[in-house]
Amino acid sequence: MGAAPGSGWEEGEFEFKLVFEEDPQEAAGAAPDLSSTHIGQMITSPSPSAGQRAGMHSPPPRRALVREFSGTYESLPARSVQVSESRVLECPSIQITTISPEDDPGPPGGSYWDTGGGWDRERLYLPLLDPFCYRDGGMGAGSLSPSPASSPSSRGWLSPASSCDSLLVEEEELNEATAHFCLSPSSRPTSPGGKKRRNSPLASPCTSRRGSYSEENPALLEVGENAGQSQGPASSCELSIPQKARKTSLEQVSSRDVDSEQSTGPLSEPVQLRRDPPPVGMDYLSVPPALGWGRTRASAHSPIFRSNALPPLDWPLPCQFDQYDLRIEVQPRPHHRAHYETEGSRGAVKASPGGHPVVKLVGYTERQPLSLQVFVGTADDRSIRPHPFYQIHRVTGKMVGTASQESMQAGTKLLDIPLNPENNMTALIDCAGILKLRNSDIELRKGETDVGRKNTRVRLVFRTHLPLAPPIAPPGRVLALQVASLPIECSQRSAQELPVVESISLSSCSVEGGEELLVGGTNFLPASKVVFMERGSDGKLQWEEEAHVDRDKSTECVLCVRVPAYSDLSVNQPVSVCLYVSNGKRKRSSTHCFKYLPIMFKEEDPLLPRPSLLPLEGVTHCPVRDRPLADDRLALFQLPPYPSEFSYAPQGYQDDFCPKPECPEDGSRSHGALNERNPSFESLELGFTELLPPLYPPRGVQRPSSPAPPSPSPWLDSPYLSSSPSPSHSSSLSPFPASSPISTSPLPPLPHSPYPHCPPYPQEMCSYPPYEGWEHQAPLPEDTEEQEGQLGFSGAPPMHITLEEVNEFIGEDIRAFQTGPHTDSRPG
DNA sequence: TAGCTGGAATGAGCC
DNA sequence: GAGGCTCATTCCAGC
Repeated sequence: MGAAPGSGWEEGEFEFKLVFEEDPQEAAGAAPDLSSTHIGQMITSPSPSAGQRAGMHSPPPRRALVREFSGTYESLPARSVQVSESRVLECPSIQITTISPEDDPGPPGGSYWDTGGGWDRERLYLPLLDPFCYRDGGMGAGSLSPSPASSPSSRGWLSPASSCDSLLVEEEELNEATAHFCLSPSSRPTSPGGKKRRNSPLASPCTSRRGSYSEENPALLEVGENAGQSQGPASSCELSIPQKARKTSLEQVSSRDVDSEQSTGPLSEPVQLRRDPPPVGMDYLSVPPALGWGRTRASAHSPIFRSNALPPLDWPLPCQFDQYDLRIEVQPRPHHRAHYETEGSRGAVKASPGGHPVVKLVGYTERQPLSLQVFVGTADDRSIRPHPFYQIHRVTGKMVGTASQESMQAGTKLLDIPLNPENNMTALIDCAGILKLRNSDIELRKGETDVGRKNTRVRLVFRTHLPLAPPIAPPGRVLALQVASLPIECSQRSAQELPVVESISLSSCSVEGGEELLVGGTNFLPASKVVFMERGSDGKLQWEEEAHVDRDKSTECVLCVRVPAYSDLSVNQPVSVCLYVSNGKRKRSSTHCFKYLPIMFKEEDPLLPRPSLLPLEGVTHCPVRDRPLADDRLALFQLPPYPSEFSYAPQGYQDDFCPKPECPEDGSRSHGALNERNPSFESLELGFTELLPPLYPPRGVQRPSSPAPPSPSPWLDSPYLSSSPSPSHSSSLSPFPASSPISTSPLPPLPHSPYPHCPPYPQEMCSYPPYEGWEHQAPLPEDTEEQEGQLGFSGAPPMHITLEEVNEFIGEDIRAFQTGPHTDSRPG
């Protein structure tokens, strides 16, 4: 037992097995109960003693009975583990134990163990207390505020955050958790003294001059106190027993997901504590497994969940459902300098016209206040998820008029802000700052795949949970809506130096080029270049061409360029490329989509955009709903106006040009944000309508081109049944229980798509009425760095493709395959 | 006095 | 390997 000096500890790795390997007798002697111990509780429940350091408040698990091990671990009293010659850590001991429903009586009347045919052995039930505070595992569970300005506040509204539900984790994840427990004391390499290589996950083991809050504030490690405060009413925490266990089969459950799941819904009824015996053992009504991470996810998940099984934070959710509509009335500024733990607060995120962002829930007529959750999400091309390097920060002070409550959910800090009917369900977000976590800390996290360097763009994500009542949904259901802001640049320097493209006057033109294109934005220099480029499906640069800039017509806010001709004039399909503004090496704007049209289309389709100059002023419309086709197309060509730096319309700027599912009704839409607008039941048929057929028939717009013949098993035919989970959230996206036919059935091979970023969407998967023509979502480049802030799922609905186009693509691909392995439909 | 804000120093890593 | 540059992080000062 014990780690050899430097074996792991020095490199930020402390293997779980090192903790487990111990004297079985010792473990046995300390084992109080093998059958019913909920290790998670034992992991996180110990009250931290004063002076305990981050991650040391709760002992990591150890293997209890090696010789009798049969998938069983048990929480054991803390013990000392020598991790080096000079360091001895007090680590917890846990025992993973298989608990059958017979072993555990469950809650009163409890059916929460009932996951449909018995729950999966080999799994652990953990309480919701999250060991990954700030995601670096250094902080203890619970939801205590690392913010120096934070303080508990009363909660007069319903908040789903931070309940004390149980967790279901894999052993592997437990290992990870344990590793984090043990890692935390040394996981504070700092900069500038201890920077890591850009491509190395290992940070220098230097010590911060000031440390971090997680180190300096042992109170932050206290468990449960704030969690109890912040949780919704009548959470299972009061029972101190696992409320539920999400049964999964093929998947794992990530900490984020798990924790989200623990969140209690806004319902306060005691019935919420109990789980209705799920007929198929499902907590989620309709959740398609994720597409490949890094790909655009097809659509938001169903926003309706059980009240005790709210969606994880990394699940895409619509911002509108039925009459309910969560919208950002006032967008935050595109730049906010986040503060480090070592700094004082840099204040709340502000809105560009002054003031602060405003979020409103439309369509809610009940008198019961709700809670609006705010967290910091990513702003890259992938679906929005909690940003690993940033956390929301509760700002307090005399200038802050909005009450808020901090909580933790799967390592992500949330702010709960009341949505009161008295305020017309409008919340002024004047209490939300952004905290920057040190890259080295986060990158040390096991399983963290993102790199912090230059990953400085975030979004504010707002989420609320509405209790639904029949006939909208069965009792006990909660509607989860989410809306994300436009990207916010959080670095100090970038906003001052990097060019920002806010609008372009043209989204497409003939492959011959030559059209005049106005690029609006900020930080343009006389030497700024506009570069068109194309990347292949492998992410490699295939073509790059610099556009000629008319300096006479260009200003610091507008670049007037000529669209260069495409490399291949004989293409017979639209070609999506990217353009960006470069102020020099490493000073590039985010990329924006541009489409080259085949010559054959140039004069055939009257609906095709005219390549004449369009004014930069305008409103970006939602291309997916209730819009005349021509309007939509025209609307796609432009971005909202931003006449001056950080001065933009309430709707904010659209960082990514490609069409996004913003809403067109008014200018207050948070276009550009990840708004799965108006999914309706149509778009939620990713299982939802299959599971709730008679009572909740699909409604909304009939898909014009997708009659959607009934399929006895549409899921099994769905390309969304990807078996490749997120690399960083390997378990978050397949919450189906073993009893679910989805999870137990072999997944069909994914239909091959000739467009790597445009999976072939079958009829059932078309969320929005597709519009014809070529203005559907363009394929996205692979290169994530280049497409930083580019669309993807976070930026654009990948559903803008008609069935005919899908068939066309597939057909062409098949033909291409038949004629030759590399007979591209786009010669050249 | 605490919090907010802007600027800049520092140092590691990259080119 | 040196030097310049970029970037992340920290510190300082003014309001």
